[in-house]
Amino acid sequence: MKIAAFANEGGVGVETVRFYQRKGLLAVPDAEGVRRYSAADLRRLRFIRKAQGAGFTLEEIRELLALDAGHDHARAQELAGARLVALDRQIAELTRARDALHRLADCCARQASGPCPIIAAFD
Amino acid sequence: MKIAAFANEGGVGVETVRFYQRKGLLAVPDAEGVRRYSAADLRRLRFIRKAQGAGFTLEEIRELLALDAGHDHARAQELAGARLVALDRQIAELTRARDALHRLADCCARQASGPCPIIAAFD
DNA sequence: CTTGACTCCGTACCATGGTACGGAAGCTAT
DNA sequence: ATAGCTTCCGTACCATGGTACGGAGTCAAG
Repeated sequence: MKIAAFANEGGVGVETVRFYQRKGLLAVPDAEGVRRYSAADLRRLRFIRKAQGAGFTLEEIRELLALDAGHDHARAQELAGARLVALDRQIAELTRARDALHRLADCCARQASGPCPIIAAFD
Repeated sequence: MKIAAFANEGGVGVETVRFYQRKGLLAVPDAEGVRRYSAADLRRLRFIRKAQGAGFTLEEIRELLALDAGHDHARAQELAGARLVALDRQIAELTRARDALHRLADCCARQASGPCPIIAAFD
């Protein structure tokens, strides 16, 4: 698997793969000439995307990946726990935001005319 | 209320207030010399922070604020609806991420030693 | 054995959302 | 009226997470 296919399977662009390599998130396969990427590389790339979805920064993901190879369970739990707390808070906040947007949509749907109190909908 | 108190009440820094002014999110109170900020300004500033929490970009917030003064309910509903869909998707994704992190924390808590399959915890 | 597609590599550039700096001018208390 | 804190204003800088570009090398098919 060369870089184009690899990037495509991972749902990113070629430049992004190189970017992750520069940042130390992905290893550069050692080979002279054109590099080949393995299924393990792909799992790693997909993990990066999922961890990003969980709100980890690339820096934190770099640490998680290093931890994955090692045995530092305490540190892994620490990172996971911190993110878990942040995630719960974020989910709660987004849920509140969704409610506010519902109020906004409702108010706009009911009133055919007149000003729309968008700011008030967020109180 | 001068800018320092204003920023403080809004939970941002003075520089951030100026930044929002440059971006057209906050009006620059017209006065010679030192500007004063009103309660309405403060509601606006707080709205900006809440809307940011809802995932709107500053550009979108600028539009929402413009809409608040006007009567374009269709556009307001459109923006709210789009964000609502994105929000629901995001909440679902974060919830999945939380589950993955729970698995990770569990696995690390149970096994006192050995490698920690962090990548697998996200599958 | 050349053409064309892909790769490698370094470097530059981009958007977003700020944060910092430095000089001039304004207020306020002593 | 002068020291000392804010404010004003422009401009520069920052981190994050990419994206683009140009030139040289690699490789497979015709």
